[in-house]
Amino acid sequence: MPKQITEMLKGTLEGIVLAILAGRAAYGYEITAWLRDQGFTDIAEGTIYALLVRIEQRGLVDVEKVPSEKGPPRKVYTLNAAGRAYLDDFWGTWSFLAERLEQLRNEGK
Amino acid sequence: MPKQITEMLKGTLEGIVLAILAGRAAYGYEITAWLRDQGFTDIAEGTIYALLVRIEQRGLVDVEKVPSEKGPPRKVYTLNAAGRAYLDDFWGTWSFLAERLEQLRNEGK
DNA sequence: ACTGGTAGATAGTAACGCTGAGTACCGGAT
DNA sequence: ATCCGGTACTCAGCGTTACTATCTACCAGT
Repeated sequence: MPKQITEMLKGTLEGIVLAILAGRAAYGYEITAWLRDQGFTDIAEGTIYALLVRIEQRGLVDVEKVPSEKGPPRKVYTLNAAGRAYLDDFWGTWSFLAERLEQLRNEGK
Repeated sequence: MPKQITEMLKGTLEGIVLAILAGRAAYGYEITAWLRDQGFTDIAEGTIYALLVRIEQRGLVDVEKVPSEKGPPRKVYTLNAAGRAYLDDFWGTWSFLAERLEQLRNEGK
């Protein structure tokens, strides 16, 4: 039985990462660690890096390479104007979905 | 730009349909119409029928063919015990995700 | 020299929703 | 009688996304 969270993350994981970047600039490894901390234990590192590449190519974030003291250089991502607009859309879509779901759950008692 | 809702529905649409069936037995065409009524205007008919085939093959629902007065016979789906258990899991996963998202949204103010 | 933590990249796979087309049944309008 | 629209379901092919697994690279401590 495949984990339900895997499919549920499709589309929302992107919003989650953008929401994180809305609060502060961050790099991949850091984001992965933070997500694990929050209970998203199954999220693979590769998933985050691939996602970051995608949102960069869509022009939702700006990137800066910053040397690290303990390892290869970090790619620090910052949400730009297009990213903020996209995040607003995301919250709108999410609200719509969450409201319908909550309604369904209450109907089912 | 592909609609965000399309990706976000992955995983959740299944839960939505199971939640509908938890309230009452229903058939595909009826479910599609209900979803459109609720604002899910972009959900294709084919998507629902494919989803119903999947949950039937996983043994989450029981099926009965019922003749219709105005068209081909309906396939009426009923949630069974396995389906109810799976739906419980779904709500658990959904709650986890919704809580994290709500927290992120509040942090972003 | 080796291990472990830090940091990122990538090829291949599976799941899911969408598109677009098709089949079939029925009633009313032309 | 014929056509059209509403009902009801099916199917092949596609694009997007997350997962798996593996790889490279840098540095500190043992």
